[in-house]
Amino acid sequence: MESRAPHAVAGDGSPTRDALLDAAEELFAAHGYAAVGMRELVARAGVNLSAVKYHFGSKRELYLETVRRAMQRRESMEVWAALEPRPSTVDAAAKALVLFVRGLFVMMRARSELSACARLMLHEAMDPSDALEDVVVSFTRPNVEALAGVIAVLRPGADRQELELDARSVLGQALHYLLLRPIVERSAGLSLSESGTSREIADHIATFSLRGLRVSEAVVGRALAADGPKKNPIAAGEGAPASHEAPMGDPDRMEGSR
Amino acid sequence: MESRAPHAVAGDGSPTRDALLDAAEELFAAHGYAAVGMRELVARAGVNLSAVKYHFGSKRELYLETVRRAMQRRESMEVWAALEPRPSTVDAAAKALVLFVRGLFVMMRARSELSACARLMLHEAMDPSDALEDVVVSFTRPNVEALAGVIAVLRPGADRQELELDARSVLGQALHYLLLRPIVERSAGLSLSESGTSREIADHIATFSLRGLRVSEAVVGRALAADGPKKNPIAAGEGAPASHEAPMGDPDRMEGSR
DNA sequence: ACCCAGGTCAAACATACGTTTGACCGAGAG
DNA sequence: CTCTCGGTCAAACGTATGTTTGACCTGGGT
Repeated sequence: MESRAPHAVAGDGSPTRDALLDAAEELFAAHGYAAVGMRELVARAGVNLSAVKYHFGSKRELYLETVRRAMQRRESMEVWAALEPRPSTVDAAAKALVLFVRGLFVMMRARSELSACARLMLHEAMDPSDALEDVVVSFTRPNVEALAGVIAVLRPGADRQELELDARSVLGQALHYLLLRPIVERSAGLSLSESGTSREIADHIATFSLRGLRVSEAVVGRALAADGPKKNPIAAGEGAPASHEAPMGDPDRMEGSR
Repeated sequence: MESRAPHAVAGDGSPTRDALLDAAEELFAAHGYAAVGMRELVARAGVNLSAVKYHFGSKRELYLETVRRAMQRRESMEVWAALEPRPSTVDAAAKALVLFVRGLFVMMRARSELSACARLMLHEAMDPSDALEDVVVSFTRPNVEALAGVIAVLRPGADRQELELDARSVLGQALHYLLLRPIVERSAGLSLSESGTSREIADHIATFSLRGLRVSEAVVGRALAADGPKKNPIAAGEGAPASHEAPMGDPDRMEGSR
C-alpha cells in the first residue's frame, strides 16, 4: 500500500525522480517548505502530480530527501577543497583561508548549489524539522570543523571551543552576505553579482578575519597576494576593475561552470 | 467597500487590533508568512476571524503592518542605544562596541523582540516582498549606519564603504548566532540561553572584531573590562557565573561601573 | 423613541491544498 | 496471445485555506 514505492532508494533513479528532486531543491530553497505547492513543483519538474506519491510517498518525504541530497553534495563542492589538505605552515593556512572565502563568494555570485544548500539550511534553522539533523551532521558540522582545522594552524594555543568560535566568526561574516543578499544589495549600493565587488568583500572578510585571529600583518599581506603576481595587496585601493574573471588560483581548479 | 476599514491607521487602536498584531508578529516571525494560517493566528490572538478583515483588510496587509510595527520598534530597543551618542575617543568606541555585542546576546538570550525583528527581517530577505523596503530603511540601514559611526572612530582613515563592510562583519558574526541558533546549539555543545555561554560568545565576537579593526591590544583589553572592576580581561576566563543580570550600562553613559 | 456607526460573531464562500484513485501504456516473460 | 509489473496520467477526493457575508450587539446622538 505504501511501502511498495522505492521511497528513499540511494542510487540515482529515474529521470522523473531526479527532475522532481531538482525542482524541489530549487523551490524549497527559494521559498521554504510551506510556501511551495505540489502543483507548482511538478509543473516546474515537468512531471505528473502522482509521480511524487509514487517515487517519494508524500510531500514531506520529498522534502526530506531533497535536503539529504543537497547536504550530501557538500563533499563534491570545490569550495571546501581549499581547506581539505590541512596546511602545515601559517602562511599556507592563511592563504587557504583567503582562497576559501574568495571561493565562497565566487560560488554565491554564480547562484550555484551553495545557495540552495545554505537556504535549505537556513529554512531548517528557522523552523526546525526532522531534516535538521541531516543538515547539521552532513553540512554544518563538517564545514566548521574543516575551517577550524585550518584556523588551528593559525592559533596554536587555542582549544577546541575557541577554534569553533573563530570558525563561526569567519563563516558568520560570509553567511551574512549569502543569506541576506537582497537586503545587503538594497541597503548598500553593492551588487554581489559583479566580480569586482564580491572580490572586494571577500578580501575584506579575509583580512578582517586574519587580523581577528591575530595573524601578523606580513602573513596577511602575503596571503592576499596569493593568486596575482604581486599587486599591492592591502590598502583599500579599488581592486582591479574587470581584469580577473577567475578569482581562485591554485588549490584545485575551480571551474565548475555548468 | 474596501477602503472603509481603518486599515493602516497609525495610533494604537483597539485591543483587538493589538492582539492581532502581537499574535501575527509571533507567528510570522516564527514560521514565515505562508506557513501561518489565519485561523491559527486569530485563535492565538483570541479574536474572531473577521477581525482581521475589519482592522486590516487582508492577511497580506496584516503582515505588512506587522513588519512595519516591528521594524519601527527598533528605536526603542536598548541595544542600539550603546551606539547612539557617537563616542569621541578610541577607548569609548571600543567600549561601545563591546557593550553593543554583549547587549545583542543578552536580548537574544531573553527571546525578546529582537528575535522577532531579526526573524521577520530574515524571512523578508529570503523571500522578498513589499515589506522589504520597510525592513531596509527602518531597521537594517539605521543599524549598520549606527555601528559604522562607532567604527569610524576606531578606523580614522577609512571611507564609507570600508566602514560599511566592517560594520557588516561585526553584525554578521552576531547574526549568525541569532539566526542559526538551533543549528549552532545542536552542532556545538553550546546553549545560548546560559548567560555564561552567551557572554563568552559575545566577548569572543567583540575581541575578534576589534582585532579585525586593527585596534591595539591595550584598547581591546580595556574595552573588555568595561563593566567589571578590572578582572583579567583577555584569555577565555569563565565569565562571572551568575552575578550580572543587566550587562548593559545606562544607555547614555557607557562607563558601566556601578 | 429612533437611528446609526463601531465592532464582533458564526456560517458560508470559492479556491487551493496534499493525497488518492483507477484507468492506461509499454515492455518483458510465459 | 496473455499476464504482469514499473511507471505515468487525468480526474476526483476530502480538507484547509483566505475571504466574504449578513446578522447581531452595544453605546451614544438627536
